[in-house]
Amino acid sequence: MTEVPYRFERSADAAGLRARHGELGAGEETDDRVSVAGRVMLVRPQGRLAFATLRDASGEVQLFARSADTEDFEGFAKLSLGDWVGAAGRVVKTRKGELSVLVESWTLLAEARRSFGDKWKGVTDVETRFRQREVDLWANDASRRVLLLRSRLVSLLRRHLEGLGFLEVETPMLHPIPGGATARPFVTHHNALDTDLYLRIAPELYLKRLVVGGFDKVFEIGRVFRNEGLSPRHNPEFTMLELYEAYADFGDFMSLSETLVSMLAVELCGTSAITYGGRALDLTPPWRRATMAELVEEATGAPASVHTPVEELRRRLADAGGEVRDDWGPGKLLLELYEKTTEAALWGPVFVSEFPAEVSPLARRHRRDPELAERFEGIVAGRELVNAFSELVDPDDQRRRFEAQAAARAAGDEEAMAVDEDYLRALEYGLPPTAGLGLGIDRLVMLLADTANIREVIAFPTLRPER
RNA sequence: GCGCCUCUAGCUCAAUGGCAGAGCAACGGACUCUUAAUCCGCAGGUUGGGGGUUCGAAUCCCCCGGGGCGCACCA
Repeated sequence: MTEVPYRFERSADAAGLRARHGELGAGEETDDRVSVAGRVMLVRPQGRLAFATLRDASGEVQLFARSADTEDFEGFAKLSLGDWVGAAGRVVKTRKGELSVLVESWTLLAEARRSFGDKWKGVTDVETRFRQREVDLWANDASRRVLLLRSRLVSLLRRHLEGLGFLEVETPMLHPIPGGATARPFVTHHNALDTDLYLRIAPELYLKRLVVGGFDKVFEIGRVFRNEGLSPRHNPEFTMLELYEAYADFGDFMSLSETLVSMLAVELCGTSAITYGGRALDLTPPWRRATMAELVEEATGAPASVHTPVEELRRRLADAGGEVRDDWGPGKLLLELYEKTTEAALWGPVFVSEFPAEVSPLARRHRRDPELAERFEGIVAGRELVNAFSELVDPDDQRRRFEAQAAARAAGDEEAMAVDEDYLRALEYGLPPTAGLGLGIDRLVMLLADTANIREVIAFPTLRPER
């Protein structure tokens, strides 16, 4: 291993140099001495001259070496693609007009022992791209831009929510009872306590306990884990934003979510009228609001609701090619019918509201119809992006809902919830009227980065281990 | 979990039953304004792994493994 320095003092980066000296004329030289560092992307040795393209986190700048001016010119001309170097010299523009650092001294900062692939075609093998993200990021500018956009998005979200008076909090990832969503959990074991714990499938219940505790506007951005299949839209660990606001209801959160998403689109894409997958998508508020019943009627041509006779719902679901189970009530049947006939065709943005209470065990019953919940999903680009509701605050009703879930669980539904006594006790201390919202950060990034695969927006997506 | 497709040099790809190849990278050399520099030279392989059919297999068949897409499940 070649000995390399422990530190290197930089005075400029590529973007800074372009900002400062971009206007130089071809062949013009300055007395501005800078030191830069980065990875060598291309080398063009030419006798007693040599040019190298240096990339740092901010962009690219050319290194220009001359045997007359450059220390160890021969070594410089032999740099390999991928080597990291630090270089110092004056800023000039070559006769051909390329902004360059005319290298006086340089030092190898890391040797690239492995070559990074074809300098023109890069690395396109999907497996390499995701197993060796460091190679992908080096080779593919688009990959770097997507992760950059993700970082900026999360930062903007935090700033915006803090501006609205929300408090960022952290709640446990290890849960004694998986709750807050219906999904199969990952199980782990704590040795000292000799007890199984579950990686959280949602932070929801803990966040509402913080509201009970008096934090009236809270949010958490964090990883949740669901032990389910992988797909272009599903990774076993993904990032959720959940936020809760006391004294607000689900209508307030429709406004909040459309404002939030369109703000992010404007900040990150320059417009709220974006395209996704080649298809136009106008995120400008207000988004369409429609009930599940209305949308199912639109899609199927016949009215359907939680009050439609169960036999008719069963028949229509079966006709649509859906599975029908005997223990499903009208709410579950309507939801299945909606998912089978309606959801896939929605492009959005649209808020689908008035979910059946039967399939919304943590949502408050609708003020006009107790069979419905004050719950909506925000469908954007054909996918569920947001799920929100007026929170169920009544501990007795919550206990009954948990018990119905536990019964479904006992009947074999592995995703149904269990009775969470800690949460019920918290509700007994009093949860004020509260609105809650969950938003999939990965999907939001996919939307604004216009990527079709969730793996593009996760630095290290879950892969089967190599053997 | 099931179905279809796919895996050849470090990277990007050829070779469809008959001698495993090219470009780039790497390595050696020439070149004082290059931009995927150019030019000359050299080297690089258990064709994902194992088995089978065949005179002969990267190519056909079977098993295993990785990956992609679809379905199922879900956000």
